[in-house]
Amino acid sequence: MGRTDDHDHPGHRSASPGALAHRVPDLGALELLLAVARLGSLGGAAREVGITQPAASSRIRSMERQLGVALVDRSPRGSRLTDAGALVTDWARRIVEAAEAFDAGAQALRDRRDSRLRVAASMTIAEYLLPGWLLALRADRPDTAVSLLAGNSAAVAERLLSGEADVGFVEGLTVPAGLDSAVIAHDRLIVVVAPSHAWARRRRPIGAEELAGTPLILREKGSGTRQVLDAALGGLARPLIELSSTTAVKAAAVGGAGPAVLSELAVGEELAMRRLVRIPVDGIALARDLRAVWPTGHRPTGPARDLLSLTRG
Amino acid sequence: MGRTDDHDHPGHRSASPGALAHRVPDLGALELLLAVARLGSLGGAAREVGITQPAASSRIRSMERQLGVALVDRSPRGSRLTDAGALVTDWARRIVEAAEAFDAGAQALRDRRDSRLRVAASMTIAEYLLPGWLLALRADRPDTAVSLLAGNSAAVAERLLSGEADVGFVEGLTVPAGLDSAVIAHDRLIVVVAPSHAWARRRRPIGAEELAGTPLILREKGSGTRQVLDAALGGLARPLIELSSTTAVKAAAVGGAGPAVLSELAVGEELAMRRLVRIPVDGIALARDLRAVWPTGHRPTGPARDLLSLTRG
DNA sequence: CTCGCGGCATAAGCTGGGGTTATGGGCAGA
DNA sequence: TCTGCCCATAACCCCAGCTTATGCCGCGAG
Repeated sequence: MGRTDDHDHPGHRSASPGALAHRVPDLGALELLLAVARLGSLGGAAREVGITQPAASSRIRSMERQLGVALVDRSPRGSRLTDAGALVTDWARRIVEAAEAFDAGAQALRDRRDSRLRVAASMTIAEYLLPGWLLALRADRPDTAVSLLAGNSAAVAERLLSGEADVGFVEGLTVPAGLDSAVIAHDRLIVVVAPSHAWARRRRPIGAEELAGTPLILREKGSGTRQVLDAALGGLARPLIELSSTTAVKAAAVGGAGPAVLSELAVGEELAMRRLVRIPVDGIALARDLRAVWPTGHRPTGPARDLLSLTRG
Repeated sequence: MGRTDDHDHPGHRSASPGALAHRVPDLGALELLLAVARLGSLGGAAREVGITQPAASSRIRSMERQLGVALVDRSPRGSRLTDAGALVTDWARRIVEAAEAFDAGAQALRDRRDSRLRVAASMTIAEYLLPGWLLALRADRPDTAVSLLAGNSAAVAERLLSGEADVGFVEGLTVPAGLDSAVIAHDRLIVVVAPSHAWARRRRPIGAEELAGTPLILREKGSGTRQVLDAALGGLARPLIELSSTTAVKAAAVGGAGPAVLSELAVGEELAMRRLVRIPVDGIALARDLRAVWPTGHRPTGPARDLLSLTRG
């Protein structure tokens, strides 16, 4: 209940009810702002994003009104960013970058049929790595249409063997039968804690037994990362809580609930920001290879090879 | 209508003309999608974001049309995400997170006057760290209004000493006179190369002389990171190119132009994705402390103390 | 068996943000 | 002084997205 008067529920909702979209300019406006920053002119930016100068002018102005901050200094000779504008632009860039990754991924998800490069990938890789690769591929070979299918190792193998995919990516301890592979990266599981946790201040690495004896924030049994951890510890991992998404585990760890075990890929940013601290672990192998795979003998060619050369460098 | 000729410019524009906003759903739609994922129901999600059920239904449907992918499986008993939908949702979450950081920052930029906590911070900190802190603070103390002023160390000191700011953050080798400080984090400058670069495969760390002798991608002389590097090398850094923004340096490095020197904060994600590889450096100190500062004797209290406890943990 | 309820879809109508053309005014350099 | 680049304002238009009003479906309770 409690609807029908959803006029504004004054503040019993903790923080931002979810009106995020009303407080953050939309992508078009942010792109425009980046263009203004780069070109130093509203009109020029307008041309670049394909609208007219008055539209750009109005758009920027309404963005300033929305944020309550002057973003650009107009002059008859051009427009430069305010100090605050520069900061806002930097923040905006991160949104736009995330949107570009989204776009690259979504486009691959859509194409399906007539694409020149069909990729099958495991979830972790599809989630964290592929969008970046696709962006890089698009930069090199602008008109390579890519299609993406995400699934577990078995599904990837099946697609490859049935000829429905040109190249696959799996993370796992073993390579499915019938496939050749090349290691393209290493995904380490790492132990992280909030900076407030006692472990953040310890200097010596954690040993395997101590890790096995400590209740941890973990993904649910059966998940890929959990399997690797259990294997490394000999099935001994002791859950403090089990959560069903990487995001939830991250949130719990950041909140200080305890030590968590996560893929390094998932926490790059949190580590850089020191919202999480990595705890070295001694004596057990928490690394798993990320591999490109293809049907035995059918070494990737053409677009697939281009993609691989990006991932390996 | 004004379509003049926006009929579709058949592909002579290299890659993405910039119509990003037309290919990526807007923030409202993405928030709605996250709510659907969390609640398992269109109507429930609608309630959560404060719209009616038909609106949510239509919004999701049009998003599916836009992306060309089915995102949710509807049933008379609720809605669950498709496999593709789960992937899209993960990608969407990153956009929304960036937007939340933007919002937190922008809000602080606006408040100015009547805020209970006035922060002055250097650019690097304001850009990379503060939004995260503000989000955390908002989670803990939902109704603390924060205002932010970004500037160099001198400006931060001035604001503090004139009583216009309650707490400041600076990155630098020295603490401005009249201020007490506490180290809250360490910003390391790191050397990175694209994975394709020869250095990516070397095993031994780089020595100071070799680094000084190699042309590097650098920020322009006078920038904070450049100062630290020059100091560490004794003014010897040899530029391959000088660029005026961290982003440009990153882009050049990712593109393989050569080794770059960057703040660790700026490249967390790129490192995790292996778009850049970190090269260990031997024998020189590229670390600089990030410090919280306040007027001598006026140890932060109230909201300022809350913020500090977040940054130190 | 039949309500009642939660969940989704479709239909019709309204509104406002964002776009367009048209026009005007300032500042610089030829 | 004229010409070019820049920005602002005004008047108009359109569609995306919202709302209210219904209808259909499946399930569990009475």
